[in-house]
Amino acid sequence: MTPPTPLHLSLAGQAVDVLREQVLTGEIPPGSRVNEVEVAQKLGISRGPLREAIRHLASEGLLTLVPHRGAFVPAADSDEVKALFELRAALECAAAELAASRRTDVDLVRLHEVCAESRRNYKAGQPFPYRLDLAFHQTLIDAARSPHIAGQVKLVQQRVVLLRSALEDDPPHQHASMDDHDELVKAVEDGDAARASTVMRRHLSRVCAQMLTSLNR
Amino acid sequence: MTPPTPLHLSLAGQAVDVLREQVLTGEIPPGSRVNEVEVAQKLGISRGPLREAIRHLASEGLLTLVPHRGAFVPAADSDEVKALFELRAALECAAAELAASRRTDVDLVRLHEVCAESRRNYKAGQPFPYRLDLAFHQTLIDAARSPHIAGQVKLVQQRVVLLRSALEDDPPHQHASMDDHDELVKAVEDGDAARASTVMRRHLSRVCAQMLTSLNR
DNA sequence: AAACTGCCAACTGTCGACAGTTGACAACGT
DNA sequence: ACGTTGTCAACTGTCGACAGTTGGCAGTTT
Repeated sequence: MTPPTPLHLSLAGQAVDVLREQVLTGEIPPGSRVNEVEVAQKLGISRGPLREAIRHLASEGLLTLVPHRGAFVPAADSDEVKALFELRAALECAAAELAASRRTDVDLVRLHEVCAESRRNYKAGQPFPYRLDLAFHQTLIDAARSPHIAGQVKLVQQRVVLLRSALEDDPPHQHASMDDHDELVKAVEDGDAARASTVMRRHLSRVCAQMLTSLNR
Repeated sequence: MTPPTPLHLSLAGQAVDVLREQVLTGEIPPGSRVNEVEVAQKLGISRGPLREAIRHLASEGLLTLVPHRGAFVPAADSDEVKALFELRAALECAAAELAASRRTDVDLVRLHEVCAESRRNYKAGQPFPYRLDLAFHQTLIDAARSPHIAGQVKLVQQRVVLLRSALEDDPPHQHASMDDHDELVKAVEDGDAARASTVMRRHLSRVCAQMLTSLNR
């Protein structure tokens, strides 16, 4: 009962999902190499579809290709983090502006809900899960209703997750982030595009700084 | 004298260059389909490398993949243009801001040179070649010294070129564009990030509007 | 002992062939 | 005449095998 199974998703597509997961969770650690024959056997597919999956992930920035040498998981680097956050700021500030002028009531409900859940979680003594941070930004970006910007932001956030994979969080930073989120929602609710952009920029530069200090240790 | 030639660029890499050129110049017209066996034979390579090239161009947005149906050159669409320019504005406004604070004297010389060449060309009765417009934006982006933003901008501009491929230019719009460019250079020269961003936004919304009117005809 | 040279295994790049799916055309039934 | 169903060619998805390149290791030389 294992037909070539192109029934709903190609083997290459499945391989992309599995590999992405393994790279983002650190199961394949940064700096390590991806052996085509080895991984292909482990996934039970041939090298063709796997190569396509590898190239696809490389185009997303989750793998780095070296001719005749293979694919590597890019390692965290200080300059890389800065450059990445410049791109992220450009995209998310624009998204925040658009969200402020296009958000619907449903968007606001969703944003408030995510913030509320974060607070509940925090007061319960739990650490602020990165999952909720991601959910907040995703919700905000969807409220901007700009498919191309949304797509790019998701790719960048993925790369941030990759760099984050071996980083710990400290509570004060988490608290500051939640405050930023609340302030962002307020600006979006008021339709204040300029303020939304400003707050987002401050928020991201704070997060970036935290990642940098957490990296040099 | 035709070894597999991985000497300097893989077959897939060469195929990417050739295909990109053919798509951007309209040699492969929008809406048309890319037949793998046909193109592979025409390029004298097998389907493997060609598939990689196709997937790569698809990741750049120059081709659209449909499962079990093949790759298509995306056709120009009004909503697509708007969404694309929202992304472009987000990126290039940020780049303009960064350029205003990071530009070197060499950057300024280059920018002035491109503007001057545009003026000369225009006064000589020649139409404002899109080549010079692209050169200006590229120069400005390089002055921002943000590799990730630069990379994304180049991809977006490529897609704009694709949509532009079947569009004509009108002189008044060309004149306005050159004025915008001059104003941008001035703002960057003064290190006025806010103004650079504002001018860029106005410039891009003008170009976008021109493309939209030129499209509905 | 250190450096250089030649060989070798491992892996990527490429190819040709097979299997499965899709859209279209033709034949059939209503 | 129109809609339905069965068949078929064309094309994509996938596989296994071969060729070329790379980095490392052993052997040799100074």
